[in-house]
Order: sequence, then structure tokens, then C-alpha cells
Amino acid sequence: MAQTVVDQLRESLGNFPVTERRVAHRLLAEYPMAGLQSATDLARAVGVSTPTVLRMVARLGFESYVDFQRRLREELTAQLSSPLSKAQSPTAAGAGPSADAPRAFSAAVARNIEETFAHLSAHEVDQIVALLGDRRNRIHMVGGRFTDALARYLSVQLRIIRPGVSHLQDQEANWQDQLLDMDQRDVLLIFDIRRYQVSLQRLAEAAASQRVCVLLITDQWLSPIARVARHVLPARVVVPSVWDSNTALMALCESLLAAVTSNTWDYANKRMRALEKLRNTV
Amino acid sequence: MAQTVVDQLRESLGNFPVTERRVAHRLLAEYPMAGLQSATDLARAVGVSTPTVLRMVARLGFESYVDFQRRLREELTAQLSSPLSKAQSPTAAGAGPSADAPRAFSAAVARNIEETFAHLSAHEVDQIVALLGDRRNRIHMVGGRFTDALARYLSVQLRIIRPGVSHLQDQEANWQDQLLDMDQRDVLLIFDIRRYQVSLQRLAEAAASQRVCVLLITDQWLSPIARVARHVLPARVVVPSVWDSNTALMALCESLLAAVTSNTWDYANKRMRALEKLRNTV
DNA sequence: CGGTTGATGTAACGAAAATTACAACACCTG
DNA sequence: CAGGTGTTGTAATTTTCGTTACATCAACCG
Repeated sequence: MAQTVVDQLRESLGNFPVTERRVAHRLLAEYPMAGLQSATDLARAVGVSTPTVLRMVARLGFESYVDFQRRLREELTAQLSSPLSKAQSPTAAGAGPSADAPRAFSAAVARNIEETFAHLSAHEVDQIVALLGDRRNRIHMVGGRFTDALARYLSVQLRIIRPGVSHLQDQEANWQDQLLDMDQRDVLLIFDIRRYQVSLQRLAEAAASQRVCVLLITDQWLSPIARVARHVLPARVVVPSVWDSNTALMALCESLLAAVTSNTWDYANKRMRALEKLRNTV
Repeated sequence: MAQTVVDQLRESLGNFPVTERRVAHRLLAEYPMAGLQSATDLARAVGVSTPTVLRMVARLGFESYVDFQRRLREELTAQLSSPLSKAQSPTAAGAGPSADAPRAFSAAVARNIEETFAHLSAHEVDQIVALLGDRRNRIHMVGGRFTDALARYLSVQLRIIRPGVSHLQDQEANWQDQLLDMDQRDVLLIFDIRRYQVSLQRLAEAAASQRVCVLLITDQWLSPIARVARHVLPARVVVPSVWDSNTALMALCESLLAAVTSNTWDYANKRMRALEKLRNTV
């Protein structure tokens, strides 16, 4: 009984069918507002049918959707002791902007990271780690205008501990060629944050229709690619700047890498040593 | 838009008839959850008729009750950026390392970021921001095996708000060619963390001897490049993993970018708009 | 004291939402 | 490849809710 709705969601996420899981993701990413809309609105927002939302709620153990909403409200009342006081944004046009700005920035980033990890579904993480660690799979990575650097970053490191890792090169035209050879043994990890790129979406859809396993790392509002992705990890990106921050995405990448590494340590270790030797001789 | 629903309620409270005022009071007392129930439930809770609730909402200036609820939810999302403050549940100790590892990782990363910024020298930051923002300088970036992704990341974004930004391409052999044309009007931003790469060091030394302004972003133990660099920013990189974490470096980059952007906003803004237009026409 | 204004509740209406039943589909298993 | 299981959307049904029209009542004013 002590369990909160968020906990229930995270726990049961693994037992959910795909579309219901999408609903759960939205719920977690936009908690709790997403759950306070009508089930129909929520369904429309995620791109599934209303009954799917209802079934997910039922699977969580609620008698009805209204029951679920009531529970959500109860939790919130308990939680929001004094929401009025802090309502004003603390952007604080304080003393020296050059002195305070970095501090506010770092606080926001650190907070983003904590929230990102707090919202993570253990199931999704485990699945992704397993897929990335399985050497029978071929791994491909790609990102958007800014996030492609992350795809590059992760691919360079992952390549050290396992074979079969590629980073789709910049030229979007070339993606098609590489997509041609993919099938259900391929894993395509996509980074996409707002403003979402249509080219990435097209790629994801084409890949999904070829039974490629599409993984998505995105922002908390979920790229449309979430609809075709097998697993999704959302991260917080808002900071006091005109730009969004991709730092939480990077932390996520590193956490995935750490998990894959420790899960496959016997092999990874050998491989790293071999690589070391190679570097010294060449 | 600036006015929140609470403000409106408090202001108009005096002009309300008795029963409607009772509704308003309940709304304020149990804000905002009271307003997220159905109007009928709210009416019943206060002991008035449903239309009274509706009339009160109309008097506040809302088109309908659903409209009112929508607004309430919007405020909520804006306000509750961290609804999970208490969500740090016992986390079901059973799950083991797969559940706890990411949490420890995120804590370490967040801490790294905070410490990194806490130790920053405002002077160094200001100087670097000024150099990066000065359009008379040409900017070049490069990084090591892993950190080159960061060089790429920052250069892509900086290029949006100013001209003359280049990222030295992967082939180390080509670095020499690009170095050839550099002089005191060039700024070379280098990323280098342990294990420090000799090729980077050679590049830095060559550049410095040509009076190029070398900037360094490195780890807390300082790359040897620090000796020839004009300005240095160190970041924390240790996390519970066999890998080091470059997340704090990224946060640093984003903070620099934010500062440069806001310092040169007049120009940057124009340029971004122009770019936007260009993207739409092409 | 009659008439007017505004507040309030009752009841009826219509729209939207939740729920249920069913059929199509994909996926796995033998 | 057939049969079964489980998932999903469509469509029909029922319920709830928001909304509106109207009647009652109280207070105020000429």
C-alpha cells in the first residue's frame, strides 16, 4: 500500500505489452500531469487507442481509470505541502550574472541528471544493456544535429569492449545504404531530442519495418520515434539558457556503458588488454 | 499569462457571492487538487450545487470548466519540475546491483558536476568566454580519443552563433596542415583527459610556439598541456566504473556556450534567425 | 408594499468520457 | 503449418459530466 504510483509503474513496466509500455513511459516522463487528463487525451497524445490506456491502468491494479486518477490526486496532495510558495521561478537576476550564471547552470544540470535517473525504468535499462552487451547483435548508432556527438562518443567506447559497433556517418544519404543490410539481428540506437529531426524519424521507421531493434534516447517529451522504438530512455534537458542541455543524455550513455562493461567483464577485459598490446606494438 | 490561478482567486474573492466564495476557499485550501476533480465532486464536497462551481469558474474568466482544469494542469507541470522528491523509495532492495548501480552512478556524476563548478575560477571562465565570443578570433577545437566528441559537440553549436569555428578532423596527420595557418589571432581549444595523448601534446606545443592562444579543458589532475595553455578548466571525472566520466566536461562546455551566447546575444540572435530562414528555404 | 435584481438550486439536455464486446492480428509452440 | 495465446484497435454501449434553461428565493429600492 505504501507503494506510490510511480514505483508501481517502474516495477511493472517490464510486464507490459509494447503499446501499454508507451503509455507508461509518457506517464513517467510527464508525471503527474499526463495522468490527470482524460484517458482519451492521454491515448491520443501517445498515439494508441483509449482502451489500451484503460487496460494498462487495470493491469496496474486499479479498478477503473477514475480510481487511478483519484489515487494520483491523493498522492499529489500529500506531496505538495506548499506548492504556492515556490511557484515563482528562481531565475534570480542576482548580483553579477557572470558569477552566478555558471552556478545556476551547474545546479540545473545536476538536478537534471538526478531526475533523469530517478525516472529511469530498471526494466528498460536492463533490456538495453543486455542488447548492447550481446555480441551476437550488431550495433549501430546515430544522432541528430547536436546529439550525433553523443552517438559518436558512445560508439567509440563501446567498440573497445565489443566488436560490431558502427556509427552511421554524417551524410544522411548514406544511411539508406547501411540500413539495407540490417535485419532482426541489428540494434539501432538513436539519439533524438527537440527539435526532432524528420530524417531521423524516417530512418527509424524504415528500420523498424525491417524488424531492426530500435532503441531511443530522447528528452522528456519523447521524440515521435518513441512510437516505433522497442525501448526508450528519456532524459531531462532544460537549463537556464537558450539551448537545451544534453549532459543528462551523456550521463545516461556512460551509465549504460558502465553496466555493459561490468556485465561482460570477462570478455571486455580480455579484449581491452589485447587492444592495449596492439597499440603498443603498432 | 503572468497571473496564476491562485492569484486570480485571491483577488476576486471579495466580489464573489457567498456560495461561490465557499468554492473558492476550498480551491485555495486544497490547491490545486480540489480543482482537478470533477465539478460535481467539488460541488458535493463543498455542499453547493454543480452550477455554482461552474459559475464561479466562469466569473474567473474561464471559458469552461475543462478550460479551467487545463490551465491548472499547465501550472502544475511548470511548477513541479521535480515531483519525485519523495520518489526515492526504498527501491526494493531485492533487485540487486542492476537497480542500485545507476543510482550510485548518477549521484557520482551529479557530485562531479557540482564540485567542478565549485572549483572553477571565475577569471578563467570569463577570459575563455570572452575569447570564444570575440568574432575577430578564429576558433579551432580538438579532443582526444573520447573527448573529441565533445570538441565536435561544442563546435557544432558555437558555429551557429558565430563564424570562424572549425573542428580539427580525425586524421592526426591533417592537424599539421591546419596548424600551418594559425597565428596569434587563432584560439585552439583542446580537450585532454587521462590517459593523456602525446599527439595532442605535440599539437599544443607546436601551436603555442606559433603564438596561438591555447585553451585546455582537462581532468582534475591536469594534462601536461596545461604548461603551454593560456587558460585551463579542470573537471572531475571519477565515477564508480572502470571508465572515467566526461559528463562534467560536457556541462562545462554547455555552460561556456550559454555564457558566450548571452554575452553576444544581439549578434547571435540575428545569426540564428538568419540561419533559421536559410534552413527553411533550402 | 410591489417590483426588480441577483443568487441559488433543480432538472433536463447534450457532449464527452469510460467501459465493454468483439474482431483482426502478430507471435510463439508443438 | 496449424492452433493457441496474448495484444491491439474499432465500434457500440453506458455512464458521467459539463452545460443550460428555468423556477424559487432573498434582498434591496422606489
